[in-house]
Amino acid sequence: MTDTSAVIHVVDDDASFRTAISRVLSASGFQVALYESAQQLLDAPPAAKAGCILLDVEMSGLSGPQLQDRLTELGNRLPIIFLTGHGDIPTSVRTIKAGAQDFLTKPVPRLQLLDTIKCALDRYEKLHAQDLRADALRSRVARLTPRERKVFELVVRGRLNKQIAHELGASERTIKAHRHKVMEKCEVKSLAELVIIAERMGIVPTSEHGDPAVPKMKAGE
Amino acid sequence: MTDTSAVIHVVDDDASFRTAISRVLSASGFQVALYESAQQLLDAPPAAKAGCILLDVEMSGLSGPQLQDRLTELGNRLPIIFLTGHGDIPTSVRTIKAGAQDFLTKPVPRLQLLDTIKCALDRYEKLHAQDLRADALRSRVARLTPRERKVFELVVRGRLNKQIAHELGASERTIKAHRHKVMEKCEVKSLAELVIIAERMGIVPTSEHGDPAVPKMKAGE
DNA sequence: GACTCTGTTGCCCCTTGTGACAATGCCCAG
DNA sequence: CTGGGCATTGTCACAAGGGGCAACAGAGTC
Repeated sequence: MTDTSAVIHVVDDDASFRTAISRVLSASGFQVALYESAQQLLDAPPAAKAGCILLDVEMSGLSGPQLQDRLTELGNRLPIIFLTGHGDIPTSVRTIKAGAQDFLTKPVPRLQLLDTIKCALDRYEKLHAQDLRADALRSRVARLTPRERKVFELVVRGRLNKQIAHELGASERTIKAHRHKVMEKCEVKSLAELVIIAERMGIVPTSEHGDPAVPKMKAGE
Repeated sequence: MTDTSAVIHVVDDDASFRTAISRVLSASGFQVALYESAQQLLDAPPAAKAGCILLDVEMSGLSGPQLQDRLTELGNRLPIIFLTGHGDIPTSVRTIKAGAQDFLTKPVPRLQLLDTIKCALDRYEKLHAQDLRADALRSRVARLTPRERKVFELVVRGRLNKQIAHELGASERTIKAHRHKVMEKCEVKSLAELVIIAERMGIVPTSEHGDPAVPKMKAGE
């Protein structure tokens, strides 16, 4: 079930190609946005809607890979699919390494294109869901005052109120007050949940001293 | 500074190529292991030493990409660099997506090859260091008895001893005992550190109920 | 100047977690 | 059969966290 609200952004300087692909994509229920140059896409607000980008490699002005780099810098979240008539291996490798969804060569079979787009949209969904969760965390932590934030950081590193009080030059009671606000603003009821937030936001340092009491590892291991 | 203890595993069915590349790599201070087929590498114990794998794409028997898949299944940690005389874009895309370090075409400039190898070795180092940290965590948690493990899981989810006692049908005192052993075996002094271990090992569930109090996000965000 | 937000702090009390000392019962391996 | 590991539980004393009530000070705002 393809998401019919998804927008496929097609960047290609070949007008006839744009027309053709637009027809194919529309017929499959996608919304299509056409751009005849990289700059045109950069100028347009790439709306925060589900979708993906079909990018031609060779274009006058910014090339496809260059546009990809620029978009990455700008924090683009839409998966990029390259479509090229005269691609070479080094370029495909570079773009894929840079996070492109795929690198297809023209003429691309209709089904292959649609399949790839489907994968890209799935990927977008995953990324987007992840972004939403990340934003939810960030927005909570962002509410903390500087002082609370400091307490937050020390708390999730296992410091006792007493130690924090000493490190920040305040009384233990004060730390308790801050700590309470931290728990409240972060919407958690237990220290465990607070630590999880901190860990997922990358706030917790990998090691406390030289000897890593809690070494870092990638998720899912 | 290239790690002279690194072993470059070269898999290629062209004897003259093996000889040539072996010479180049040796001259650069690398140890070289030659294989004339994918099977030969699979049969040999790919020692747990630093290094990387140079893989030809077209080979009789298992092809390069097939060997890559097989190695991945076997938990290979050595970065794979493809070297091919007649590579195509789809293959390069597939292998890179499957995690290959790079995909080079013969004849490959000597410097480019050495550069790529250097990157691969760097990557190996990072992966390896990560593995070591992950193993350290795993070995600690592995020491827990089934009961302790259960308590561990509940503790890092923010449950109170009282609640855990109820959930496991034991007295609070018992939970305290288990909890103590958990902290001891995991070598941590605070709940925070324990939670960090759990989180880095992927033990903590993303959400407690339907409403994710602590949504998941990728590291580094 | 009054009000709000932030940061402080004290006192008090209750709940929780920690740790030491001690003991019982079960099951498995030597 | 016996020692060791594992699960259990108790009591006691103490440390640490949680939260209500109250209050004060400085900064910035309306």
